[in-house]
Amino acid sequence: MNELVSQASERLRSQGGRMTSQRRLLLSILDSLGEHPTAEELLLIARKQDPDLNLSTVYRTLRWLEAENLVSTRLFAEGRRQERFDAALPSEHHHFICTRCKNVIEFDTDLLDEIKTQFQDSSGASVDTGSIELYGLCPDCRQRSIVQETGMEVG
Amino acid sequence: MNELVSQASERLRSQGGRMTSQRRLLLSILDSLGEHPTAEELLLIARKQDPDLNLSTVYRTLRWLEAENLVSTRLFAEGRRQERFDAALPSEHHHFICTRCKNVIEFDTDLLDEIKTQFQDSSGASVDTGSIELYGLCPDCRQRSIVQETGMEVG
DNA sequence: ATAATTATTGCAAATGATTTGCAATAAGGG
DNA sequence: CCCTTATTGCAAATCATTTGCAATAATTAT
Repeated sequence: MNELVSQASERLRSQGGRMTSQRRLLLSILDSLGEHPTAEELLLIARKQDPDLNLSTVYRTLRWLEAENLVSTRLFAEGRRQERFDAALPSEHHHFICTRCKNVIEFDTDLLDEIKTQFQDSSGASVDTGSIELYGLCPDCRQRSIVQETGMEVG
Repeated sequence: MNELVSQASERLRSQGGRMTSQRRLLLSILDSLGEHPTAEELLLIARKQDPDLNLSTVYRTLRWLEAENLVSTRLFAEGRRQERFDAALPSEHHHFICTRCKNVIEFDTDLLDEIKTQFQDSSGASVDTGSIELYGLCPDCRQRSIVQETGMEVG
């Protein structure tokens, strides 16, 4: 049994909730998927195993996970207003979004802490969390765009 | 005539567009407003001067400004999926969002450049833009929450 | 095990934010 | 001042997500 499923089971038990087959399926997909699916994408994947699964169930499960802090929700500026769900556990991590192919690369930095401190000190606010989004061309798209524009390979 | 209005007029001229009273009104509000209004909020403000102004016009104007890079669009994670429009010109700036009162404070940092470089070097991607969002309690709400929980004033 | 209790599901209809088609209106050039 | 056509207002459409409700299925007590 994977991390998310057992975490969730525990919480469900403690609050009189029930571990259903739908939840187990969604959780195991979320846990193993190295991506940030939308609710719809998650549904499509899950339906390969449970064709009757409903989109409302997907949303309800994701919202519950969100409330339990087991997934976080992001609205990358993709022109779309669709939410993406990130099952990565508490560790703070950030996202690079390729403006060409929309792929997301996660990254880490310890500089955010400095930024938090900087802002706290200058403003008097208290900062809990923060996130960074970078936009640009991923290595592949960058390569392609250089080849296209110059006919040359990247070194 | 303010900055945004003249910038926009120029662009309109060069592309055969027309400067209408509706656009002029919206632009002047956006230019002077030190906030990040939603389309609806902007409409409400604008209707004080032009009660017949329509929400579609507001959206169409904002989308055009967005395409011209004269405003940027943000989806702060407020539980709401409503867009907020930021007329601040190109200079990169970031946002702190108070999780209690939802107020937004803008801030600046030169550390983002380091983060960009860090990521570019380690990934091979090329980064154009980036934005940071911090969440926490603004000075006022922080003060109130401390008073409420301890009965004590903040030093 | 079995039945009773009630959390959860699937479906359909509702909601909230934004977009679009279209006929009427109004900028701006001639 | 007229003409062309970009832009507007309105209503209806769309997209993403949420909600009400009767049917179903996990758990709990029997």
